[in-house]
Amino acid sequence: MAEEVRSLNFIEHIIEEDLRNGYVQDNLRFRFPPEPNGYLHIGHASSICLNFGLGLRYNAPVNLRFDDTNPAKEEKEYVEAIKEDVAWLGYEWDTECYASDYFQQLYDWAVELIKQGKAYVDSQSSEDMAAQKGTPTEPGKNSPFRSRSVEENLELFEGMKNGDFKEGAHVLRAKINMASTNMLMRDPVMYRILHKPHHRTNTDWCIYPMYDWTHGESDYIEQVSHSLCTLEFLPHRELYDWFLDQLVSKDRLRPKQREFARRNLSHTIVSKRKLLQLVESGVVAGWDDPRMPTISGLRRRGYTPESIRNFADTVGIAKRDNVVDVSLLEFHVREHLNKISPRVMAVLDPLKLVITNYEEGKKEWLEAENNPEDESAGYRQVPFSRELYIEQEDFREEGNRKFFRLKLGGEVRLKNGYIIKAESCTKDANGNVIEVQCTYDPNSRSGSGTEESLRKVKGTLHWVSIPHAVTAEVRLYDRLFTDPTPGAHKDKDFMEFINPDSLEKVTGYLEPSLKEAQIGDKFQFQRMGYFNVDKDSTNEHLVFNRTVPLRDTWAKLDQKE
RNA sequence: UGGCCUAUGGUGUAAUUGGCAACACUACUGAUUUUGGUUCAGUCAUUCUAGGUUCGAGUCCUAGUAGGCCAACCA
Repeated sequence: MAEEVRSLNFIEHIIEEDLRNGYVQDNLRFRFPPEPNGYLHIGHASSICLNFGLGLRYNAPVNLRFDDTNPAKEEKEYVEAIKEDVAWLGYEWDTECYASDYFQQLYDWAVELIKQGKAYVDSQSSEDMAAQKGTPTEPGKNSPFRSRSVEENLELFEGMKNGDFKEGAHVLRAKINMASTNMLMRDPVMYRILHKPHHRTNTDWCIYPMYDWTHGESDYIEQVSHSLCTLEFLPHRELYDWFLDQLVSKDRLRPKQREFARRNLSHTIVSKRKLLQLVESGVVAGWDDPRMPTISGLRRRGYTPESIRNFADTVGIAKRDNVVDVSLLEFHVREHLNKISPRVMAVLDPLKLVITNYEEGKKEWLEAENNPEDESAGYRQVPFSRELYIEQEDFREEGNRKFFRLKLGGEVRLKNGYIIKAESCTKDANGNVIEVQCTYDPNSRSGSGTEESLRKVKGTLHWVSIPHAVTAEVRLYDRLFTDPTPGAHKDKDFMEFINPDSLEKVTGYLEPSLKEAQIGDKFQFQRMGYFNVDKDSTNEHLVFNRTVPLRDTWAKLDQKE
């Protein structure tokens, strides 16, 4: 198959240009740098696919680096979850790195900066420092401690390191320019005192480096060539470069930071704070609730790594604000699941159907194709009997020409089985149909080769034999938010847009082949959608999640009428 | 009232760097179909506005407009 010609995104253009200008391809190296303070979500997936995709494209190593400089918010649990998610997406990192591994080196470099007069210890309160910082339209003022002697700075900084001071007493600041139009250049804090144990270095340190003093230097230590981050870090680039200017040696590679726009998905939110709020308020059952946009939630929902990677690829990367419609994600999961999912029959809203001319107590096994998209998937046997369940919405006493399903006096084929004709129906006191009586054509069995079996009827219904049916809890999910951009309203809280019907639990009646289904197994319930076995499932109590419904052109048509 | 970034169908990206605005999704037609699924064929654009340079502008220039980011001892 011919390689599809794919156009380059702007990051790839930058790399190609570097290569044309003499950059050695072997020196290319990337990294994915999550802070281990929460679970990865679909937005991270884009970044993961970008960095690891570049690694694959240029045959370059990609590090997984934990940006663990804030022990107040970070935990080992998140490190493990992140590793699991990246691996599940199908990527292999070259080296597992931690910013905390560089604490000593960072400290030594900071001492060097102090000696060069480029950093100083400030002993003001954070409020005073904030007041002196100025605003985007007004320049800041120099700190009274800005001209401390090198000796005093050295002594104080060492004291900070040794734990001689309490939190907030001092910080180390870079001496740059309090009048810069870039607020980040107004003597940014490099270190703060934090008497908190770190999940890796424990109590070895009581000063911790800030993001800006850590990130570029970590890139430099790891010799990352292109450090890619989201657009809100663009103003940090000037500082990233300033720090690098102070310590890069000529014989080593100098990393460059480039920024891309984060991907936003419609009908969801990805802010860690808001995600946490959903979990803590009990709106969802946890970080891996199948309605969550987390990688673990999508995995549990039944999404495949392939579908998420294809989604990220299709969306691409650029520099403008965006909201990708969730229907594109759904397209990709359907596209993949369509190829790999075995077809089965399951009735989720049962209506009893009795075939009056079918012998009572008789049972026969019908042959059913497992996947029309994949011949190698083979066939299975499905039991058929006199009493079946069909879907409630597949029967109407009367229906117009466009209603291809079962109506009184009308014919329909039972998938893999016989052509039946609805003769009558029984109703309860409220007028609801509770049973349909029909007759079948014994010569019309699917695959029997008879003239009757080849007869065309407009509709085909899925069904399940009542005496053989296996019951299961089936969880039907809908989008969590009713608004396309729940987090983007200035006057309204995103919690106001919670969809009250995002989860519906029903009892499903499944063909007996599903009895042995294992956690994670994926199926297409024919005419209904794609489902997988949830981790709550047991042998006694099967639980299925609906990953995504099938496209339903009839529902749209029917709604219009 | 500062600095920086961005603007291409309903959505997301492309456009060999100045040469026929392309791809995918969505929506809508129609064909095929023992899943109203899949598959196949088709339809849907004054490239934010106004000027300018040029044989030729989505791309370059000027001026607007709109949106975003920046004042944490978070990342």
